[in-house]
Amino acid sequence: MSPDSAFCPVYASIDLLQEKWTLHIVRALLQSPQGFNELGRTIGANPSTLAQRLERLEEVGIVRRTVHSVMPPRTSYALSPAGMELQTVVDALTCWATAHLKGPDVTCAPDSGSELLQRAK
Amino acid sequence: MSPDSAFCPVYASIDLLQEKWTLHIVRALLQSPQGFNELGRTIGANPSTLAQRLERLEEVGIVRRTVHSVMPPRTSYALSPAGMELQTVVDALTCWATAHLKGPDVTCAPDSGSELLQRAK
DNA sequence: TCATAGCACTATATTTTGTCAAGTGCTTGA
DNA sequence: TCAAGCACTTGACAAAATATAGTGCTATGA
Repeated sequence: MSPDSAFCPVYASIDLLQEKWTLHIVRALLQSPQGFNELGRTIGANPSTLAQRLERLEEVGIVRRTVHSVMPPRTSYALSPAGMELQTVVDALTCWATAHLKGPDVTCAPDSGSELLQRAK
Repeated sequence: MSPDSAFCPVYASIDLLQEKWTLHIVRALLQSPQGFNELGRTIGANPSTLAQRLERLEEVGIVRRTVHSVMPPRTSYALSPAGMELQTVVDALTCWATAHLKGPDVTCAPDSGSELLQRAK
């Protein structure tokens, strides 16, 4: 029917978001913009990978990097409008996770989408 | 405030779903149950990794494995009810992907959640 | 005043993950 | 009868992620 090599945006988006730390980054930035080290601490990622991911996410237009000052280094990473729209994905995930990976009594109102951001070491 | 080692189900679910092929598997099985090789061909995964993922997904109760016959081997993989509920996540992703990774005119009705399943080699 | 801690990263080496190719034992369709 | 398919496994290899250390600089606090 359709040509075998058809480009599927959903397949592509999965390939993008399944890279390690990517979804964690999005979720963290959905809460608030952050600096590099701060973000690393929030999600628990190592600097090398974090740098790669942020570069990629900036390329595809999900993340926006703002340099406030070069020498006392001060940079902040925030989501672009397109990145913000991933809120719906994170919300759905949050809903599913609280329902299936924990106590079964959470009702999952589709409003905030983020109360917890701790990681389990 | 909260203890540092608090378990966060959302963090855990991201860690689960970011493993390579996992979301592809879920998306494929959301369309229809499939056999092992069939599934591998659908998403483009290699058998070794596919086997690992399916084992893991069965453990956590997302996928259900049914053996129809042992010796002409015939097995099928399907989503459990919990796995089915990931439809919302895939829908959100589909919506975002069609809006941001392709033509910008798709309106994204939250009904089917899956029209395309081709992969781009 | 002066060491200390923090910032945004990078470099290198090592470990962890994922992939490729081949092979298993059996059956069904040509 | 014989190639092709099924559900996987194994083992060697490549790619990705990690830890650790270090860069050059400054603002803070003792």
